[in-house]
Amino acid sequence: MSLRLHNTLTRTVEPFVPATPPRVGLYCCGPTVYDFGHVGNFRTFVFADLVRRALAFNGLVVTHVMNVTDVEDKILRRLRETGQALRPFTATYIDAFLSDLASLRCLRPHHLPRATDHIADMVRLISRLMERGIAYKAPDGSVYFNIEQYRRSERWPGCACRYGQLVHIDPEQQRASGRVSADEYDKDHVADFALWKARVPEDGDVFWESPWGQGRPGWHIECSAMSMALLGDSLDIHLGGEDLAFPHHEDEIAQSEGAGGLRGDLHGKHLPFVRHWLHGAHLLVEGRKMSKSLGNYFTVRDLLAKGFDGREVRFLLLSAHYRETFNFTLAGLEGARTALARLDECLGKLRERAASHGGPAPAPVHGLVEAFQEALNDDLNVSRAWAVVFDWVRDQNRALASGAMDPAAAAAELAAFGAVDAVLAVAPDPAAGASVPDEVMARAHERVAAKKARDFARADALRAEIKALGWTVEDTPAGPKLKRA
RNA sequence: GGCGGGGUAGCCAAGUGGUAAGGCACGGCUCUGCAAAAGCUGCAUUCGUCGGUUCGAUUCCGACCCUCGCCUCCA
Repeated sequence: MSLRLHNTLTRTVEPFVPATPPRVGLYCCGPTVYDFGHVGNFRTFVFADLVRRALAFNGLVVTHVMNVTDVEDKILRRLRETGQALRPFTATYIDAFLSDLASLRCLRPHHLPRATDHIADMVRLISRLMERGIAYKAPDGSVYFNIEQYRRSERWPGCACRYGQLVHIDPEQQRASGRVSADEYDKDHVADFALWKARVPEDGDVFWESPWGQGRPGWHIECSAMSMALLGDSLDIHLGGEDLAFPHHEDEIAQSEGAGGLRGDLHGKHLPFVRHWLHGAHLLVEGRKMSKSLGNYFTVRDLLAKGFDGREVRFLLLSAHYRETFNFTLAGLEGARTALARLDECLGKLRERAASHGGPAPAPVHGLVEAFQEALNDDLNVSRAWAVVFDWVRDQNRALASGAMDPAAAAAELAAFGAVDAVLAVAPDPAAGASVPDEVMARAHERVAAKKARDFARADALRAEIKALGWTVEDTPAGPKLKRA
């Protein structure tokens, strides 16, 4: 079965076919770097990583782009509060973000463009919109996108000129939200959004020159400019959190298709800005919407500080389908630990059994890989994929226990798991637990001797000492095994 | 008010017009000097409520209840 993915544009699960196979351009809305990312943010980034790995698993060659928003209201506010300069401030959080991403075993995107490195691209895009008469400079000096004009525009290649493609919105039906009052703005219509924000005193020295005066780019224009600069005018896949569908992504479509072929390479085809939109659902933490006041607000580093491993967090985040709200809990994280330990145990036994296999690397066994792929390709049904993996674990354990597993078979099963783990990325780190401290090892040896002498009191005392050193002993038929507690 | 998700065992969570995956927790067993760990194994006559369609519905349709999200810069 080939890969099928839900498309927000059509609201159906449809086959995913790149414009120019096997190459795939994947764009993902990245972080705004003013703070450490929380588990909710990282659910989306792990989801993006899953999409990327699933594409690669299906033989596609992915170019993964994730933007970094490093100029924005909240950032400017933090600069004012802390007196720091933009670059050093954002660099801190970009580093933290990359480190968190790595701890969750997410592959690093091939490109991580920063907004402040692409101001020229944004200015060019806005100029194009001005030329086409679908953007205007307001009395406050800012430039806005004119949604009414856009909807009335002549169609040009690649432009549906339709506002409300992702969320079915009838502009006439919208009531003014309490958050925004129309008369605070100089724009013609409340729905019009800023492309370029005129410099105001609070911005300090954060501003750029533009044909419309000093200022900074609006948020939406960032993704349009950077995605097209790196991936061309029509992207295969664009993804982000569900909250971004409107207005952020809707505005991106309007700007990008409105600018229509910024670089003139639409190949004469009427390609949309994005062919496949993917949106990940949010998560709840301990059954509630995450909030600092409820005490259920966790950054990735908070979880690591509680002693959880990045792969445990990854496992939990990947345990539910991406379009479902997921309830992330600490108990779930404990469960993830137990489940992974069982997987680790099975893999460890397979490795032991495979160790004496000397021949050429065996081909992966197909049962696991094919069943896994079928689940994965069904709109990334990870829950089903895990069921496949754990069924496999039980089967391996049975075969191992009954002695029906020969070294070549074990090696082949391990190869199969390796293929699957190229997507899941939860296999134990081979380096972890490799070196047992001498003091622990010495006590383990002494305990073996004590047991042999049937001095069980001494043996139990040694076990307690080993435990105090942070290790546990397990007696197996092949002798004692040491594990980190 | 508009738009859109959900309600499946103690918890998390798949799924199908034909009689409920998987994980965690829990019980039993094996192993063990005892443990621990591990393994095996058991664990929803039932899928929010009430109607309807059907030989048959958790799955389709309708109504209702509950819950969550978005509605202009929140992943």
